[in-house]
Amino acid sequence: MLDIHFIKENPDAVKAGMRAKGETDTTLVDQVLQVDETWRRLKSEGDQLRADANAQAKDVGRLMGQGKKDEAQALIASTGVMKERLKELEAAAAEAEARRTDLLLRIPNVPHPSAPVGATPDENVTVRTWGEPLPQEWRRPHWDIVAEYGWIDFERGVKVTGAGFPFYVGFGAKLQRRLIQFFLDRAGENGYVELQAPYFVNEDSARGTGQIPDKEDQMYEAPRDGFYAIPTAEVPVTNFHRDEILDGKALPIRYAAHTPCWRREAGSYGKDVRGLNRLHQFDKVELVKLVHPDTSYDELESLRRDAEGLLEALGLPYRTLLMCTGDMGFTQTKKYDLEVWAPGQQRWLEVSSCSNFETFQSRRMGIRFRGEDGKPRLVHTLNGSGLALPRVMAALLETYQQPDGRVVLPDFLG
RNA sequence: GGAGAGAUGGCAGAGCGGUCGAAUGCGGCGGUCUUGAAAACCGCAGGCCCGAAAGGGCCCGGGGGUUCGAAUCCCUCUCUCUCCGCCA
Repeated sequence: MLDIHFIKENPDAVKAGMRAKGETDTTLVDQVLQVDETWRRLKSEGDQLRADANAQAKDVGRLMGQGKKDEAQALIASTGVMKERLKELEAAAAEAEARRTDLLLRIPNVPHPSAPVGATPDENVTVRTWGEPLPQEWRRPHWDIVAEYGWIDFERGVKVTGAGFPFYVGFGAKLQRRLIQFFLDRAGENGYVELQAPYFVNEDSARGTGQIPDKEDQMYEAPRDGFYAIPTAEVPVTNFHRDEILDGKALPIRYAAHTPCWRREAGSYGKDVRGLNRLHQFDKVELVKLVHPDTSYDELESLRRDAEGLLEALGLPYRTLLMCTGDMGFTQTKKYDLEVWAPGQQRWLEVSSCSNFETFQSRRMGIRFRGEDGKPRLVHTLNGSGLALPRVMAALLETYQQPDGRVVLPDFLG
């Protein structure tokens, strides 16, 4: 969520940001400013009244102490009247504040100036390509390969749980494990602290990273316990420092975590759900950073480089897209997508998404650091996949298959 | 799952319903002393909100209540700890 003061001082910039993200109705901004005005008025009136009532209550105590019962009695009566009025004011202020928060949560983050303005994915900018996308020729899609060797069992996954919950079998399971290990080791070398995180989070955490309100339909939940199954490690890991004031000298803080991710993928049907392309449960190594505001855009570049380095080490051709404003999502100011080439399908698969949120998440979560002047300031948060496993595995199998049908992987993957 | 105890500032730990945002210790920061450091001594220090400022309001796990007045009393929720049971 944005800072109300920022909105107040830059309403046009906020509206422009909303339009750039494809939000045609910018009246939210006007509404929130209006409600804020109301809240402010009620709040200061209430504070004043409360100050008076507090002063009178103290006088009562003093008078009682001095044995002046009559004077105390008179004050008690008058304070009672004030409290009635105060109750009304407080109720009105609380309502205004709730409405303000509700509106605030529905205003998207403002894109960074370096993000290209655009409405559709066609307007994303390719900022980097690596390797030569292989032609189709004899290459088969990964679902044929894994079926032939029995490395992934989709059918039994359907029986045991449902569509999108595959079993990885034998070498398939081993390969995934080795990739996870490789990703985590590389993250460690790049300065990320490895974290093992809970796979369920509570409502506060889901709200902190912006899954609710709005995207709760994406998550599986355990209502009996008030938990959500994590759709990405971003949620528990970023919330790790929720409601904390960090030592400024500790920044930047970098974490890497491997977790399964669960996504309901409600409403997404079609041909890109074949094989490993889109699952309800998949594994991912996530990179998360909490950084000083001055460095967050440099940190975004290095985050991107860290993710790109993994694909290069695997020898998988990829391209990096700088997302245009219309395609980057509600919470980001700037976002890169890494897409790996899957030659058996002749298409690009998104395997990482690296974003800067500036203070959009940290404001909700109350993650601050003590600045040079000793005052708490909000950190900037970033995250990116490093990387999502199934699609990497798909690209890997399709890329390293041989004309004779065998798959010959780089040595370090065994 | 059953029984009991508890939740106060970075940590530990006080706090008869009235001047308590809160003692004290440790830790932290600044200084004196020292060649430097330690020790000792002196001093400074919570967070949030409104406000240009002055100033004001709120916060003693969350929420609600009693009262002129609540960290202190009541209700409720959550969490933690101890014991028992169960268990990877």
